[in-house]
This record gives sequence, structure tokens and C-alpha cells, in this order.
Amino acid sequence: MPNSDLIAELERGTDEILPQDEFRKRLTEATDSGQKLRVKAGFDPTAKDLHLGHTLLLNRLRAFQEAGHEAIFLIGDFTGMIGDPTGKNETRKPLTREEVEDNAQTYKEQVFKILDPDRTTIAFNSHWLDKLGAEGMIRLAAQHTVARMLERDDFSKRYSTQQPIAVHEFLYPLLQGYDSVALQADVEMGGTDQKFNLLVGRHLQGAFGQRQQCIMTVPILEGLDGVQKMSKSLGNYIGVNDAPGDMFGKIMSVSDSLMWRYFELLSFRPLAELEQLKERVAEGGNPRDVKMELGVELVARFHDAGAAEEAKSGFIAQFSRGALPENIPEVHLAVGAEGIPLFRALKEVGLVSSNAEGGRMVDQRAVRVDQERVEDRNLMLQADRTYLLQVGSRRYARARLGRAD
RNA sequence: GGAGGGGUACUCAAGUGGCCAACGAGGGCAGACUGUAAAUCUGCUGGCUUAUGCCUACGUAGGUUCGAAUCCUACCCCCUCCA
Repeated sequence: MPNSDLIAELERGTDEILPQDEFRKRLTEATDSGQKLRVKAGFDPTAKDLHLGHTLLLNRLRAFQEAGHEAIFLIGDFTGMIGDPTGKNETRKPLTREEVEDNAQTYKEQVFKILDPDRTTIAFNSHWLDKLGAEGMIRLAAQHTVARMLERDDFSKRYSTQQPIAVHEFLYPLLQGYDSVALQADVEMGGTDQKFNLLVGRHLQGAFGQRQQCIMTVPILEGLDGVQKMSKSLGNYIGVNDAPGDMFGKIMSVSDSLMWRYFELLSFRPLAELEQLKERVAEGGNPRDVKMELGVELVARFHDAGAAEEAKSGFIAQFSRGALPENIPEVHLAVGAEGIPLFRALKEVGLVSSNAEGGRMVDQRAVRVDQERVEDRNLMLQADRTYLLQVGSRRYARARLGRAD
């Protein structure tokens, strides 16, 4: 019989567990009989870089691992070629075998920052889906009805707003569900947006005469904007591979209300401790300082404690005291004897994407040269000199001007 | 297969012969204010430097016209209803 602390730890940060009493029952059974639960979480190999949103799931998986259960990290190399229909109307280009393997490799490196490699089973669903064949596919498709497919929130929404739905998109939930059959999963977890797919897996296991998996959903983490879900394509993410300074900076740029959300979902601190932090702020403590603690915790998790402290002090130096960042990229430019106008140099150095934008930035008083604000876009930068160029408060470059002739 | 609706910039969305590089909103970027906060306010948000200029861009390809996102023709794609 697992104690209630363990159950709470496994269920921490989840959105829904269906059916919950069955889950607890199976957990008890497994503990009593010394059996391991097979806990599956699938990942689409199209996204190469994991971000903090993905880690919510990994944290749960790790909790199961620590409780002695079997974590199955499923790489959807086959299903990735379809692409989960998440409302984007762009068609995904199929990945080649090499790309999939390449992505899988990158995955592993990132995933094992959280999971214990010795206790993780990695599976590729092409293993069994390649062999399924047209006949198997049709048998599979016969297990579900169009009406039930259309129940999926995403499909019904698109259907009613006259967005296209391709037939093959219906196959995705079926295939993902079949993964659970092939793996004989006891528990499957995913984001709340996966609920439908997870339930299809449960349904299919029943159809194939298996004991049906329990499903566990974790919340979708909001991105840096605090509104949309964290995703790479929206550019509002914190990647697990982000450099310590970037990671820290991104966390600091988050709004205070989002900070609490991040604390709740990402921090490993006990809930009681979070209450204390909230109290501290309520009593007049600066939320910024609390945010720094979150930054330190997360940077330490994905890098190490030393990097975390460095990121923090670097941040304070740069933004609170206005010092220059440490690693300013240096770019060599070859210019004529007359030099180069500022707006053009900004483009050449890569700080802006076009000459026109460079000019605009200067006009908007966003540009500094050697730390002095410049308002003349035509300012000539001389050859044989080095200038520190700055656009806004985050974009820096050192331009070393050599002679072209 | 038939009938109808639709395809405009990062997204949504106006525009139905010149005043359109294209209203507006969102997003993004920048400035002010700050805690690199958030919220708010302001500006910008095709390219070529410096041009009453040129090029690229309103699904694709042609055409009409002094002039087209707007009109015509063909084609492609999406949606709805009918079969």
C-alpha cells in the first residue's frame, strides 16, 4: 500500500487523472505485488528542442521512476510524419529517417537532464506501426466512429469554422492509441490537449481485450507572454538548452502573476514554501527578488548551481547596474576609406535585418554607439576603429572596422 | 458531378479601377515609465539610403486599361449545401 505522500507526489501538478480511483487502486495493487506500472508518454520528434512546457510531463515521469515504476519514453517517429492536428493548417513535411534519429538523439540529451537514463525505456512507434499495414489500419479505423472523432475539441472547432480537416488527421489519434495497445501501457500521460488522444488509447485497449490504461494530463504551460501556450513557433519559450543567462533573463521578464504560475508548476519547492514566498511579497517584499529565486532554481536544474549564481549576478550587473553583458559578439567589417554609415553598419553586423530597419531604429532613439545615444542614422563610422553598437537594451555587437582596399 | 461562398502582409480583417506598400485590430520591435517587470502612453512594423524614383507584394498564369488587390479568362486551393 503506497502511502499518501507518495500518491500526492505522483499526482502533483496534474490536471486530471481518469479514472482517479482506478489509478489509485492500480497503484496500490502494483505496490503490494511488487509489480511495476508501465507509464507511457509520447513525444513528437518534429520539435527538436524541448522547453519548460515539456518538462511538466517529464517531471511526472520522473516521479514514477523514483517510485520504482517503468517510464516509457515513446518517440513518435511514425506518427510524427502525420503530425498531430493541433489546429495548424500547414501540412508538415515528412521527416526522413535521419532527421528522426537526429532529433531523437537531441531529445535524449535533453530528456536525461530530468529522467534517469538507467531507468528509462525508449521506444519508437515505427516498430509496430510500420508493420500494421493497410489491413491493420482499416481494422483499427473500424474501432472508432466519425461522430466520436468530431467530439475532439480541435476537430469540432475547425469543422464549425470551416477550416479544413484532412482525413489522415483522424488517423493520428488512432495510431497514438494503438501505441498504448502495443506497449500495454498502464498509465499514459500527456498535456491536457492530449486528453482526447489518451482516451482513444484507453478505448482501443478495451477493444483489443487489454486492461485499459489510466490517463493523466498535465496543464499546458503558458509561454512568456502569459497567454498562449509555450511553444517554439510562437517564440515565447524557455528552452532546456538555453544558456544560463538567457534562461535567467527570460524568467525575469515574466509578469508577476505568471511567476506564481511558474512557481506552482515548475518549482520543486514544497507548496508550503510557496505560501511563504507569497506572504513575503504581500508584506511588501519585492516580487523581483522572489522571481530571482525561481530563476536560480531552474537554471541550477538544467545547468548547475554555479551557473545559476553566475546568471543571477550577471543579470544584476547588466540590468540593475547597467553594466555591459559579458559576451558581446565581435564582427569584422571591411569598409572603404570613407567609413560606413551607422544604419548600414547595424545591418552588416546583424543587429537588424535591413538597412531600412537600421535607420528606423536610429530614428526611434534605440541605438547607442559606444554607449552614447545617436540620433543621426548617417553618422559615419570610421575605418580602423572598433565601435560598440547597441540596439535596444538587449542587442549588442562590437564592430571592428577594417579597410576594404 | 451540380449550386453557392471564399483565398489580401506574421495572424485576423477592410478595401471592389487611380487618393493602395494597401484602413483597423492583434502580435512583434523601440521609446517613456519601471523591477530588463506587468499594466499604461507614444512611435515604428516590404526592400533598395537619401529617390514627385525603382523593385517586390493582395491564391497562380495570362488579358483589358494610360492605370488593377479591384474588371475579364483559365487554372489551383479551402468551405457549405445537394448528389
